[in-house]
Amino acid sequence: MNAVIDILKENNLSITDGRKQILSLFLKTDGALSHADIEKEAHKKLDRITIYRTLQTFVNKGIIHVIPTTDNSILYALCRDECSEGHHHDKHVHFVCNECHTTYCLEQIDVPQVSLPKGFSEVQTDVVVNGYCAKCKP
Amino acid sequence: MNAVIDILKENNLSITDGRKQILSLFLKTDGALSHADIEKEAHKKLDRITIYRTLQTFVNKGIIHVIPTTDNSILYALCRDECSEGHHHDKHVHFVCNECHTTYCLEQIDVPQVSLPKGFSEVQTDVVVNGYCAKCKP
DNA sequence: TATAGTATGCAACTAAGTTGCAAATTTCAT
DNA sequence: ATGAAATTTGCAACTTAGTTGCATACTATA
Repeated sequence: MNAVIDILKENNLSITDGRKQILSLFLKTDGALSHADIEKEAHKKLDRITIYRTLQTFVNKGIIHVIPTTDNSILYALCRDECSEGHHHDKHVHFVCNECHTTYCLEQIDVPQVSLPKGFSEVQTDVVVNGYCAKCKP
Repeated sequence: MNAVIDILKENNLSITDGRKQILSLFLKTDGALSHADIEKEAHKKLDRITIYRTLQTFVNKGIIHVIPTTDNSILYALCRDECSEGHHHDKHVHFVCNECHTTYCLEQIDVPQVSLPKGFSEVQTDVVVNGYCAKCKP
């Protein structure tokens, strides 16, 4: 729980109940979380608007990042060290299971360099793999 | 325009005005299209519900595919040859410009193989690169 | 501990997407 | 070419997601 407070302090955020709850949810969750997940799992009920704003704040500060998905949902996951306010220079690999829909952040896997056409410059590369996770292997 | 009709026929879809309009939009557009783009650009006005259903049909048939994005938008782009009904085995590279927000399908660029943890199997890999396109190079 | 600055929660609103159903269009067999 | 069957469309009404303004409550700091 101290980790939560440390992270908030490092980012010049005031320590509020909602932020503590949401951030600790991320810390104890391996995969990614949607807005709906957070709304469900936050035990001291949080207003959904507070959740929207808190997630937005965390994204701006580089504490969490948004994962692109092919369905309409927005998923959030903790950023690792290299993220800083306003910019995400990580190269993330995310795995979404087609069966159980759990999303895994595979931070340990290298994202291969993509060579772009002339004149194009890269800021961030996201890799989203769809398939079946170990639990749902068909 | 014959290409449009051929594609519809190949996929056992009846030839309707809306489908022709939407499909020819995709054929003459290099990048990806959102639902809103289509609603704007379809000259003979189409009901937004028809657009939803047509896009859904095209995705099911493997004519177009969904591109994952980090903002909340859903983007669609034409599929290349290997797509078939219900399954997309392509490995797509998509480039989204942070400035003009145009989305390019970089079909000519190879998607590197991602090695997954034990027990995980891959069905589709999407690569989304954010950055600046040739026109907006900073 | 008082106060200035933030964050929260409510209400009301906008936007996005879905479903059921009747009318219109397309297909296909004659 | 024509009529019946099947499919698609458009409307209405609904659900869900996300945003904004503002008064209240909370947090940080002197």
